Parts: sequence; structure tokens; C-alpha cells
Amino acid sequence: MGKVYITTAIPYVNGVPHVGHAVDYLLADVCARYQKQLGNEVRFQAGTDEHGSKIWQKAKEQNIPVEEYVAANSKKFQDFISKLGVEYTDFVRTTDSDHQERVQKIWEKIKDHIYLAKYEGWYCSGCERFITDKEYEENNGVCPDHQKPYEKLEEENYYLKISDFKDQIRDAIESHKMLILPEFREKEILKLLEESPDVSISRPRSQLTWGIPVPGDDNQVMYVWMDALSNYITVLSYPDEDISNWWPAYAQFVGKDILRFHALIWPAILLALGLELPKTLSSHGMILANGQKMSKSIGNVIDPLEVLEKHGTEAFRYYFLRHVDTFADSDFTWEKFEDAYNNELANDLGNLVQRLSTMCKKNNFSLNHVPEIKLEKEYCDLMNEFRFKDAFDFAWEKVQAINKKIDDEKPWALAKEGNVEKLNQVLSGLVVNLLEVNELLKPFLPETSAKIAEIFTNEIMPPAEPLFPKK
RNA sequence: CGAGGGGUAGAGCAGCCUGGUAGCUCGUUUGGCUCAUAACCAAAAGGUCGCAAGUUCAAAUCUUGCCCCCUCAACCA
Repeated sequence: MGKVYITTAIPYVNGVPHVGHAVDYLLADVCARYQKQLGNEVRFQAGTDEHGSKIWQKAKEQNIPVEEYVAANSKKFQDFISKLGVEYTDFVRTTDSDHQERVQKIWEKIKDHIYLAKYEGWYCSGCERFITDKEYEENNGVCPDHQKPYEKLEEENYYLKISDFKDQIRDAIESHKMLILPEFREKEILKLLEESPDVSISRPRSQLTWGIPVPGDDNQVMYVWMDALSNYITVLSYPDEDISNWWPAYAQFVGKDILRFHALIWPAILLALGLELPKTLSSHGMILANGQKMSKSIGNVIDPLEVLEKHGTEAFRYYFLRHVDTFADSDFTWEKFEDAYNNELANDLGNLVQRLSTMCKKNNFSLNHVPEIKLEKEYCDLMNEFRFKDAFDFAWEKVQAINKKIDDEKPWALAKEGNVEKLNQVLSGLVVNLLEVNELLKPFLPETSAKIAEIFTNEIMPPAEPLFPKK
């Protein structure tokens, strides 16, 4: 059996967990659980991105030592991931000393592809950032936030020569050696690749204090790319240890907003290191609230912890894996969530478990032996193509089919007739069907799946509490 | 000339690449059943497939033009 490495994007810890982070974790978790189901050994990375001036400032504003600030926020994310029922094996914090040392070694290793260059542009000392020429023109040379004229500023940055690897990256994408999902994102990335300039990977220390120092240059600190992207391999102890057991990654899950960095900069780093590219980069969409992007200023941000609190992990997983598209943007509303919970989880699945187990109990039926269950090809194909929502749909149709079969076969009528042989035969078929479906649900709803297996193996007993009580 | 996605029944979506009776879920209406969480099953109503032109025996599907919405390009996941 193979070894499979799966990664998630590491969130920037200048805030609390967002409902959007959950999508990334859940998709990766479904992928991981499915791989385990197939018998593969899985390593699953998660982590937090903790450097940068934004975080430095936030900590300062709150009068907390920055180390404490990031530790507290990182903890929030770890708790969040656990509440989602996500089984990660490795957690990396970019402020870990191991990570920092390894990133510096990585920098040294790819030095041939790094050069120092001057950057000149318009700068706002209030915003502490460079602005584009376009922005400069739009604002007539004055920062609207600070009412200060922009200054011409020159600074030195280290650059990574993406240009050295463009051909290799394009080949990898086109040949699907590095598969980018969904397909339309692949097209987008290929276009971007052509225009992609070399990328700045450091900042002067005067501008960015909270970060990993560039080896051999006290004036420069690494900018986010080298620091954060490297996490996927530093967590495997690269370059201190051989990572060929796990690398290349089977799948890396990212949001569409950061796909470009994972599809352009990250491959360049890997190629510079002489490492293989990940086999798949799967990008998901954003969660909208009532069709609008969530933002603090509009005040429509959905707190994932509130959802988890109210309906629990399994309902959360259900909604975000089945009613949120695997690849495209999707809408979240409480109404949709509750409809899905009541009509589908409670009525379709919960009620099915209830009615079938009760019927078995009443008629004193139990399965003699649990047959070996094989996953269907159609389901496996969907899972292998990372079309998790479609695979979940496929499983759900089977749940509904069992409800129909019960109606068709009318076991209650057989019971009244006293046709025990036929009744047992029917119940046996139904229970086996349910156990088969249950296997398909396993990666999506692990707890529920375990409960159902428990209920229907050995002596069949209806659950003391309904699986999903209606709300 | 920046790039990408979308516009299909009241709502949310699939179908489009590989043209050939327009499909799914929810909602609505009606009927059935009683094992079950007032749950389950069935049937019906409901669509000029954004607009216009072209190719074709045949277009939601291919081509062209236009209109509208969204996203990314820049640190609000």
C-alpha cells in the first residue's frame, strides 16, 4: 500500500478562523480518509502562517508580545480544525525554530536562482507599502487614507528567478504531471504563467521586522513566499531528512485566491531544489453569505464556531461537503443550512436508520455475518478525480433508494402475514444496502458512519437518541 | 483591449467539451403508505435554456456579436 501526503493552506493568524478555512480542511480530510479507506498510509499537514508586519502591528496594538499573540491565535486554529473532525498528522507553525532553520537552508540551496535588485516605486509612509502606478494616478498622487502625498522610494529586494523555470512549469501543467483543478483554473494559470515576472521574496529589515532573516544579509528579511510555502516540506523535516517517502504530495488543497502562488512560485522553489512537483493542486471557491462576499465592513461574516456549536460537527461537514461546490464559489445561508439538516440529514438518513433499525429490532432480526463491502467504481472515479461533492451526491442517492426500497418491499406487511423467511430475506437485503452506503459516507461523515455501523452490526438496536433530531 | 467564471422552472444547480425527445434537489399541489424523527413513496403543475445572427436535416449544446452578474489581478479565507 502506498504512502500519501496531503496538505492544506496555512492561514495567516491575524484573525480568528473563518468559515472559508473550513472548506480547505474538510476537502483535504475527505481526501485523506478516503485514501485511508483504500488502505494507504496518510500524512496530513496543517499549520499556521505567523510572520509579517500585519501581525506585528496587531500584537503591538493590543499590547501583547508578538510571540504570545501568534501562539494564542495558532491555538485557535488548532482547536477549530479538531472541532471539524479533521484528522491531521502534522502541524507546522512558521515561527517554529525548526521551520525557520530549514527555510534558511532552503534559501541557501536555491541561491543560484536568487538575485538582489532595486525596486523603485511610489510609497505611502502611512500605509507602509508601495502602491501601483494605476493607484497613484487614480488618487492624483495623494493617499486618500492618510492625506499625504506619495513619495518616490527605492529599496532593495531579493528576487526569485521564476524565469528559470517557466518552461518546466508549463510542461508540468500541460502534461498534467502537476494537475491543476478545476480545469478552468488551469487555463487561467497557464495565461498567468506567461506574464509572470520574477518575484520579490524579501523586504528590508526596516520595513519587516517579524520574519525569518535572509541568511548572509542582515538587512533583509524573508517575505511571505519562501517562509510560508516552504512549510509543506519543512514539516516533513526537509532538508534535514530524506522526504522521498512522502514527497511529491498526492494533493495540495488551496483556495482560489492563493492558487497562483502555489502554481507559479511554489513550483519554482521546488524545481530550484531539485524536488518533484505536487501531483495535484486542487483549488476551491469562496463561501458567500447571501450571495455576497463576507466582509467585516458589511458585517455578514458567518462564524464557523457558531455553526458548529448549534448543529455539531457532522451537520457542518454535511453542508460544507455537499451543498458547497468542491471547486466553485458557493452560498451559505442559515436557511439553506437548516433545510439541508432537516430535509436531508434528519429525514433521509436519520429517519432511515431509525425506521430500519426499529423494524429489525421488532422482528428480532440480526445479520448473520457482515459481508465484505467493496467501494463502487463510479464512486471511486469521482473520488479519484477530487469531485467530492459529486461523490457525496452519489452516496446520497443510494440513501434515498433504500427508503424507496422499503416502501416497495413493505416488510411490515410481511411481518403481519407472518412470512418470517421472506421478511428476514428482505431485512437482510436492506441492512446490507445500508451498510454499503455507510461505507461511502465514511470519509464525509465519519462519526455518523461509525454509529450506523455500530447499530447494524451484531444485535441490531435502534439508537437511544435519533441521529439527527429535527430542529 | 488585463484574465477567468456565470446567466437553464419560484429558489439552488446539472446537462454544453463528445449537437438529436430539457434533467436533479428544495418548494407547491394531489394521491398512497404506516415500519419511522408529522418522517417515507408516487404523480402533477411549472422553462421563449440572457439577447441577436450564423453553421446544420437538427443547437441549451458549435461559431460570431452584444447585454447583465461575479471573481482574481493588490495583505480583508
